[in-house]
Amino acid sequence: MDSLSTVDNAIDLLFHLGRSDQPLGVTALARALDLPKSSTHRLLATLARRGVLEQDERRRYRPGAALVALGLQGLDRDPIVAVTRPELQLAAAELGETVFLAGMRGGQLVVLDKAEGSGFLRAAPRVGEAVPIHATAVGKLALAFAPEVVSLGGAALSAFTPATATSHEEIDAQVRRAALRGWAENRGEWIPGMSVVAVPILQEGRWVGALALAAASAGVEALGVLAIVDRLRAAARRVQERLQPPAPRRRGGKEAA
Amino acid sequence: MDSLSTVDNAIDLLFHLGRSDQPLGVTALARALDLPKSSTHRLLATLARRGVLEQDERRRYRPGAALVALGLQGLDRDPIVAVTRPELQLAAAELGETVFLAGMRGGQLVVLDKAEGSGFLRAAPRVGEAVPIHATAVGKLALAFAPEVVSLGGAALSAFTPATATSHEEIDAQVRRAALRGWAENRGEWIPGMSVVAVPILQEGRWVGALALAAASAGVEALGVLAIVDRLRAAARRVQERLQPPAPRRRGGKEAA
DNA sequence: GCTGAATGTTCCTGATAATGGAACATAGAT
DNA sequence: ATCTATGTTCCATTATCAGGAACATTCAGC
Repeated sequence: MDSLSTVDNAIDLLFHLGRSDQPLGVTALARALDLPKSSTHRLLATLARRGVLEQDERRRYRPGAALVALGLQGLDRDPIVAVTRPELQLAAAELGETVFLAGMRGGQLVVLDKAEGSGFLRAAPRVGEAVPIHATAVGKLALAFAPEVVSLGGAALSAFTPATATSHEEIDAQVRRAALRGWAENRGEWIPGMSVVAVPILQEGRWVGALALAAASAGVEALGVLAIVDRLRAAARRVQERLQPPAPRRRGGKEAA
Repeated sequence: MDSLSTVDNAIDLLFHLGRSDQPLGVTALARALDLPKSSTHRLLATLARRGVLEQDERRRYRPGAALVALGLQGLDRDPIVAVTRPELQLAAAELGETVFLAGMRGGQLVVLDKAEGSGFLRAAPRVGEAVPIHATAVGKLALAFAPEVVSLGGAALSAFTPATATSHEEIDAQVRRAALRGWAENRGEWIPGMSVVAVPILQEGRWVGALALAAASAGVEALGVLAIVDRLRAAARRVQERLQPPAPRRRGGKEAA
């Protein structure tokens, strides 16, 4: 059960650079991760040689083209993302607001893909970003439809906005309502002024993700919550149909170099 | 100047999984990369523990959420991508065809970002994908405006389609024309039936990338090449304006853990 | 339900390959 | 022009990883 420390350190470096909004130098990274400068330099050089990182003219490091390519290849490999993408784009174009797909990955609820709306004022979630469970529409859906894979984690629930429900009772009630109605909403509970409406995507009765529309609260009112639910449900239904084969059988055929 | 072999192997693994269109098991990967099964397993386990890879129900490995997140964070970090994105989306929405941004990264000409068109038939380049220099509009622009960073690499030029120009003389002529006119086109030279029109993005007179519209050849005719050039130029000009500060100064402020 | 052939996982030892301190080089600032 | 902070290289020391082999698990065929 032991990890390779070298690889672990490399991953730490990538995460750190991913979080930072500016390129960082060897010394800064070494200090941040508490590694010797020479080791850090060697790791960075190895990653840079493969294009995973790049150096700017000041020799500082930032994420490279190869890393971007790997990530996006990974995205397309995800069957639910591949199947959902056209539906996202259609729904976003029709409704004019941002529509996104979320699911559980690595124990976190993350944005898997999105299609942005056309308005000047529009929600722009980050693909790959983790979102809180208790303060989002998709989180409540997850709690309602897949309680076995999500949990609020006992700890205190942060109040992102005045509208955030932070007591377990309150959230329980919302989750029960979501289970009953088959959709959930979030009215400025995470980000002030942003409302979200979400519907589940089920595969053989199991929750595999959620489709959601995110917009300024006024935008959601303008469209009408029920109209949004209807439109998202139509998309979710089509996704579910194309998701039919639950366990993609593998026939013969070896993988060669 | 030596690399860390462990990290190198990890990267190889990621690339291999990124290329494969299906999840792969330990044995298959070990065979493909010619590594012992146990070492491969250790690498995979390390990567999986960090969420860079994920295992499906059959225990096979595929790219994970963390990898996707890292890649997309990287994308947004790229100043030119961040500045160009809204312009891509606007232009794509207005023209109804796919508009993308390309630039040199790691010695290759790659698609940095895109906004897809709305048509049923539309070009869908892969972000992160490398494109050939001699058979694309953006490649010819690169040769015209940044000859110092691109090269055709002496070797024989592959003929992707009957329309591909494979002699250096032919391409030179096209490049000169591109330099003169300030835009380039590609009429089915790479992918049959696909035409592309591209304009350069310059920063202080230096070529930093290209904006291009890609569509079925008929789609390009319908819009009119010159109309496309005009529209792309307008976008490129706005990008250039917002790109002004060439060397983003760094003030004080340390990076904490 | 059992047998057999895959595959995935763990264990362990030797040797390699990574570590990290320190010296050297380079570029920016005062 | 000097100083200081940062990036890069060197090298001995040893911790860490490689890889063979045993073990566990899953699946297919009988």
